[in-house]
Order: sequence, then structure tokens, then C-alpha cells
Amino acid sequence: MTEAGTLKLDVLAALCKRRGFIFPNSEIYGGINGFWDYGPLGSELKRNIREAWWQDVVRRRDDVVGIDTAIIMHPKVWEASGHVAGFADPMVDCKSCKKRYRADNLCEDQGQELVRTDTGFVLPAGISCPACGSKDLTEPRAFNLMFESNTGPVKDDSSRVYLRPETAQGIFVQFDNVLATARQKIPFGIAQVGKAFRNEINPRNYTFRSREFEQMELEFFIKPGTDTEWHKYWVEERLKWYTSIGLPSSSLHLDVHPKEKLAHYASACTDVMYDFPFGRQELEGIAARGCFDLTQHAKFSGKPLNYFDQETNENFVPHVIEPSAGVDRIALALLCNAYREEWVPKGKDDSGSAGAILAEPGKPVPEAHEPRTVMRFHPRVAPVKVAVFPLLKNKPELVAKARGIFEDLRTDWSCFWDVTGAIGRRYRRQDEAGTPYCVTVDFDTLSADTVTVRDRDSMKQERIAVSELHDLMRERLR
RNA sequence: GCGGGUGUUGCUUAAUGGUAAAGCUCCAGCCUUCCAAGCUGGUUACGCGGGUUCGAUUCCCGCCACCCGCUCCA
Repeated sequence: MTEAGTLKLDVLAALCKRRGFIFPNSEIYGGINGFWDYGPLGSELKRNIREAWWQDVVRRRDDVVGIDTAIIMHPKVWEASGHVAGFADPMVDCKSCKKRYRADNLCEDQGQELVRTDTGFVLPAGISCPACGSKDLTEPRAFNLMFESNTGPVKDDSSRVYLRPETAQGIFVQFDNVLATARQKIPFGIAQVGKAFRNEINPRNYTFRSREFEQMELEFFIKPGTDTEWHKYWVEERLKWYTSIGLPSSSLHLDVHPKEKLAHYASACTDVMYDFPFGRQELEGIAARGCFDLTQHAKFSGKPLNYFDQETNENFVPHVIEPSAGVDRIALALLCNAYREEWVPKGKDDSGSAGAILAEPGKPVPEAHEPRTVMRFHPRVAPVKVAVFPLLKNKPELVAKARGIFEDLRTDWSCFWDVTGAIGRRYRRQDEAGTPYCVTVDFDTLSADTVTVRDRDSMKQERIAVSELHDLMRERLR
């Protein structure tokens, strides 16, 4: 971001659309609220986020395995998890001033308790609208946030299914199968990346709160009593991970939930927060959920979900630590963090960006400078790692040589090929895409077999041998 | 969900109750020996649906999307 709080979300949204990061869903039909599509660069960015997470949370660890479960599950799963009953906020509207409240909060604020009945909720007598004082309020209505569908040809209550509102339950429900096949001992984790759906009342802040989104969840199963230490461990691990993909620790914060705000089964919950342009918001929640989920599924399914510890001869229901992250939120944080407007010296200038200055919004561009928009992604998440250009398009020998280098690099990295326009224009295009390095083939390449490698952030170039290009990129793109 | 605002091409901005214009971008060609050069040509727009009218991008109604505030944040 250019400066704290100065990045406007609509400016970022314009760049995202222009360069192909994020598009409004079904745009030619007018769009649909709460859904977003990712373009060529955005889909690479998301893929890189998922892969960085999968690498660090699954592949490079001995004690975590991955699974991939279906979006639609047996409807009883959601009764057991509490989502059918509890994943709904009873709301009341004031009929006179049209304000809307959460019924439970409203009652609590006025020293009363919301009455729960078999069919729903009833407001106790005497509750009034805090805004206008009117007692003319609607009955509490529950908005269940789960999307519903039906399996099979008949559409009735018996065929009702839900689109999962989180990926976690797929893990709990397969706990026994994974335990039987993965040869893991507690403590160990099961990880999953996938789509989840919540019928948000009010999607907001660009892609931040969407109705379809992607989660990366880990359920790390532990021995009861070790909850505190493992929770602390995962909070630290996860925070480190965010800096490894380029988010500065100055923009990251931990929000430790106070005990009284925790769900009854949870012993701790800490959120990883990022300073978005619209405020400090959650990227990931790390919860110590006790044995709630496995116990519930054991109860509702009638199948015990226990663990037998061979060393101690103990049989227990494992406790779980759940780091649960949102891919789209991380993508948005990375986009916000990468976006930067600069003023750079015009024309030929070998000094590179020594003269580049941070743009000040609203001020005119200084003499002999021009604006540059650059996405400063960490190489780990940059959608395109290397762009390859022949210096001139109308010299077949340059084009052929460059193409060969491009074909070589693309076997290992996401690469971009561009022959159109002046070289400077091509550099700027890659700046907006956030490509860390541009390799240019010029006439010296033909004689000396060297190329220039241009750095996105410093705009400096260095000349290196073609034979060393692969190793250099491997080192720089870590 | 409530209130306010916005909606003309990829972007920025015009004009108009009667053929929608320009700059930048993009694409093609020419040219070009490293940071948005030049020349020529080209694609692309009135958010959607009604109504009024001979004729609506323009006036009216409805809807949709986005932005801001409130609410919400499971």
C-alpha cells in the first residue's frame, strides 16, 4: 500500500480488473452480489497461496497429511456440528424506524434473555428499539447462512442437502479412515483446502466477505491436556507463515479472544489480523476446540471416534487445534500490500530507481518523472515469476534466441512471453502484474551469450550468462 | 436489510430527445540497440428491463451491481 490508509479499494479493484486478477462474477449479466471470479493473474496468485500453505503445512511436515472431501455431505453432519441449529442468527427489525438487530444482543443489552422455543425464538416482553424506542418489532427470524440444495430428482425435506459452510467437518468425519490408513500417531494433523459457502446477509469490502470462498484448514489432533502448548505452537507457526509470503509483521496482529467470548467447548482462540485499507480484519482463526467435534460426530453417527495410545494404553477422544485460513482474504491482503504507486525518472536512465519516489496521491507528478504502478509481490506468490523479451521484435535472431530461453525457463516457473511494444512498455506491464524479474535478449546475447535481468523493485539490470540464468532464478525466486 | 451516492469502450473524460467524441490502454503493421518513443490502421461502450415518444444513452418507473454510512461479522 502506498501509505497507511491511502489505498482506496476501488483503485485496487480497477487494477485487478484491468490486469486480470479479479473480475465481478457473471459480469455480462449484471453481476451477482457476493461472488467473484479470478482472472489469469488472480488464479495464479491463489494457486501460489494454496501451494505455499500446502508445502509448509502438509508436505514439509512428518505429522500432517492432506485430504480432499466433497462439498456436499450427509445432512446429519451439519446437525452434529451445530450448523443447522446454531449457524443462524435470529434477527428482529424495528417496524417503525427499519433498523435491524440481532435478537440475542438486543435482549442482552436490555437485561433480558431471548426465549428459545421448539420452532424458533420469541422476544420477551418489553424489548424496545434502541434507536427510536418503538416496541413495534418483528418476531425474531433466523437467517440460516447455509446454502441448501437437493439430491436426486425429488425436491423435498428428505432430499435436502447443504453446501458446506466450512471444510473442517470433512476432516472430522473422515478422522477414522485417515487414522486407519495414514500410519500417523497423535499428535498429528489432517489438512484440507477447498471451497466453502455461506449465504452472507451483507457481503462487503470487495472480496473480503463473499458468499463462496476458499478455506485452508488444518485439524491438528492432540492428547487432551496439551491444548495450551499446541495452540501456542500453531499461532506462532501460522504468524511466521504470513511473513514468508511477504506480509510485513508491522501489518499483522494477533487478536486473542477473551475467555468469555469463546464457544463453550473452546479453550482458546486467536485470530491473525491484517491491516486492510478498510480496517484491521481477520485472515485466519486458530482455535483450540477441545474434543467437541469428534464427540458430536460420534454421538450423532453412533460410531466411536477414539484414539488408542499404544505406549500408554490409554483410549481417548483427541482434542484438536484448528488453524483455519481464508485463501481469498489472503489474496486480498497480498494485493493490498503489494500495490504501490511511484514516480520514476523519465526516459533513459541507467541509475534505475535510485530516483524513484513514492507517489503522493492528489499531487502532480514532478518534472521529468512519470507514474509507475507496481505490485511488489513476494516471489513466492507472484503470479508470473519471469518475463522474457527479445529487445526488438523485427530481428528474428533475437526473437528465436529469446524464445529458446523462455521455453527453458517455463519448464520450472510461471513465465510470460512478450514481444509487443517498446522494451520500457513491456517492463511496465510486468510491473503491474508484479513479475519479479524480466529477462531481455539483446545483441550481446547473440555474441556473448549473456542476458540482462531486470529487477522489478529496484528497476536495476544486471548482465549474466545464459548458462547461469536457471540457477540465479532458482536462488532469487525462493 | 436501511439510508445516501454512482453506473457512457479496459481506463479517464465529453456530447446529445435524432449517425455517441477524444486521450491513454489494447491489437495489427512499419520502425525502434533497455524503462509507458514515433507513424499508419483497427477492435471495443450508453448496467438490465419496462414506460412515455415517430424516435430514449438522455425523461419516468422498476431491477441489478458497485461505493460510503448504519447493521452484521457466523
